[in-house]
Amino acid sequence: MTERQATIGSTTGLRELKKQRTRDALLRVALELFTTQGYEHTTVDEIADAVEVSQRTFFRYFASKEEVAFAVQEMVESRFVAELLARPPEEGPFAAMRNAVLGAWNTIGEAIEAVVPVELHMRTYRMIESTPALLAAHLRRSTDLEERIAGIVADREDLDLDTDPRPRVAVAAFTGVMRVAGRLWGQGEDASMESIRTLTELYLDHLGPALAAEWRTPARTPGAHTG
Amino acid sequence: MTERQATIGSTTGLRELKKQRTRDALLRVALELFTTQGYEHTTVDEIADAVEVSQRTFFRYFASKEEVAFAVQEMVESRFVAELLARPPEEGPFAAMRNAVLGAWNTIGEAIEAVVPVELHMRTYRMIESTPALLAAHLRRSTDLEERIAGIVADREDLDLDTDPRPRVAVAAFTGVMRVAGRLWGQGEDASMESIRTLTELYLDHLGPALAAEWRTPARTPGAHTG
DNA sequence: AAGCTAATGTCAGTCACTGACAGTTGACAA
DNA sequence: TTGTCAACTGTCAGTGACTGACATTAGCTT
Repeated sequence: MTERQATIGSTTGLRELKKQRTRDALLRVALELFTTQGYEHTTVDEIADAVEVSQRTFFRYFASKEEVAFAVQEMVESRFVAELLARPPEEGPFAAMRNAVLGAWNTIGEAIEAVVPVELHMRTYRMIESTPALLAAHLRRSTDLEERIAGIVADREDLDLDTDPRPRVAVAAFTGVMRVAGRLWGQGEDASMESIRTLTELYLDHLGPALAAEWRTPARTPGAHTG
Repeated sequence: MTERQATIGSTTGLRELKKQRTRDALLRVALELFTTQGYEHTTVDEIADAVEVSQRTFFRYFASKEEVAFAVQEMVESRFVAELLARPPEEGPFAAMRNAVLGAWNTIGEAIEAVVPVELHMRTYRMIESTPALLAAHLRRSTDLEERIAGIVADREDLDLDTDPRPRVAVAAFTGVMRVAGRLWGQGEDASMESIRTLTELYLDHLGPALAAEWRTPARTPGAHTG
């Protein structure tokens, strides 16, 4: 056990390169098959066969058939979380979240394109929303992410998530807007990263003013409004 | 194919009675096993064996293992929808929803108890929230129900669901409150129907004022507030 | 080149779920 | 009562997702 690099993947060996290739191939083929034949009408064997690996190998890369469908989402989300953690503490929670998404969109484009065409990702997005099993998974993942973001926001503002409802409320509003923007992007024609960025910005700007008010002060009693 | 009664189940024959018994037994046993051993550690065979029917028969009563877990929820929800449809049109959307739940809680108690002990239903509720696969299903079901309610509300108020966001917003707020009440009930000690009714009422009364304002008037432009 | 080990393949097995077909049993009429 | 029909149920075989165990292959290291 010699020295290892801590950064994401790749110790630059041939091994890691092949692994990357296999994973990418599985992902691309899976999404392609899902979006053309439908998720339920695509078997894991089909995917594995197309990439010429065993089914067992597929499950070594992805814990489940479901997980492949969300692989790109996962990339985007973790990028967002990283950006959020990096925002300067002076920023209010809403500004931080807003800048984190926009920052994420700036850099994630190439990362996605390196793995799958953005257009394929958009088709995948549509498929997720129209496949009950995947929609369920999507909703669960969303609440998980919300909880994670709420925790980060609470940390930033030094609030207690258990007693102060404001982090969760703000995050819920924020992710709600994000979901609307995402859905609109999926329904639209423009598959570019530009368009999703623009949409996000537009929608978030509608929400901002309502949340800008007094933070870092004790919560009001229930029923009192801050807007 | 002779004359049939259109009402729920039971043509009072021995046949229907046996069917009811089998279904109830499967449901009760399933929930009991789920809540004691955990959902994933319970196989359909176990359930079927305990009731002394074949696995195939289980699947004739319930489309999936998942469906059993939500059988009681299903009862409550359809009861709520029925009550909502029966509310007089003079009531505003919020009042109608509120009265529908409270009305539903008044009558659903016995219906539940006739099938499973309320206490078992409460344990089931907790289990659903703590089992990822079931939580996902729960969220999806919730959004389905929300959509259904939004449609009813839009109808009542003669609004277009596609262009007017208010029905969905109101329903989202309403179901959000309901979810909080439900979760609290699940976490609490008191497994009675009384307590869920009281909780519901308490929480809804906090929300009411904010939604009481001018309905049946054209929607404002985005950004304008009504509170 | 030899040895270590990560990556992969193979195989057997579990579990959810389904279609097909056969046996059983209430319901209803003669 | 008895016979017939239709509804229930059981059995069986098969598919597909997923897992553990073990053998095999192929980079990496010295």
